Amino acid sequence: MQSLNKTITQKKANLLTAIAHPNRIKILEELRTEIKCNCELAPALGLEQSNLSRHLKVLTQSGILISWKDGLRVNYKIADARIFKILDQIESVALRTVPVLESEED
Amino acid sequence: MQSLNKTITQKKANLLTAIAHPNRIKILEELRTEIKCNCELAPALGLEQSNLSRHLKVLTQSGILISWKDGLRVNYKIADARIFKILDQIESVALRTVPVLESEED
DNA sequence: ACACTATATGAGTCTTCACTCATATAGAAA
DNA sequence: TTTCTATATGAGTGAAGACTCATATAGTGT
Repeated sequence: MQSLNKTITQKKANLLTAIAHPNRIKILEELRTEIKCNCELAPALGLEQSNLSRHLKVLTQSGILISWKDGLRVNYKIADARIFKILDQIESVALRTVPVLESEED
Repeated sequence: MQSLNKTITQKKANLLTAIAHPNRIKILEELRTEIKCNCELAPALGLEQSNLSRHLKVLTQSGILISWKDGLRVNYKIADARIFKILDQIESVALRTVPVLESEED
């Protein structure tokens, strides 16, 4: 039960870690309504190709995205739309939460 | 609009980063129904005092926890209960998402 | 004042992450 | 087969994160 809880906690942390990067959040927003490939995402997000490729790998390996080849391209889509409930929830919290000011931090 | 979007995306990433650690998720679960201090959380989570103190600092500085002194102790409580909607959502995704197998990763 | 308890933090180590450049691979099209 | 396009990845760098030990700080009680 402790080890089970540990496992699910670790899974939650892994999923959150996969989402917790500005570029990856932007990728998910780009894919909210459309299927896109690396070559469409790169210019849309202003990311270097290899960097984008690695971010997409993080999201795919964590199970958040699904990818498949289409000729030269690799397309990506959202595996589970509930990921957007999380993003929308976090946004509503982000808009209201008042973090401690820099000057009070240390 | 781009810079505004950038800011909110960064805020979302910062919040997610603050939550995205097993020990911090456990801390939040400990505080789901009760106010607790460092000295109560340390044994409950089996964390070294200084380590726990730093995790609590991350959560407090991101605005997820609120802390106040009570004699020698420092108490912590959840700033915004909506954080649990996020944790519960992520759990439901974590329970169903099938990540890519290790052997397929590389 | 002195000892005791709770918390915070400096310093050091080790690991992981984000990014870039260069190169490899794979498929398309000529 | 040669060339072009799209993607992946090795290698290197610099930054950030998690953790620990030792010590500092702050409040309690004697």
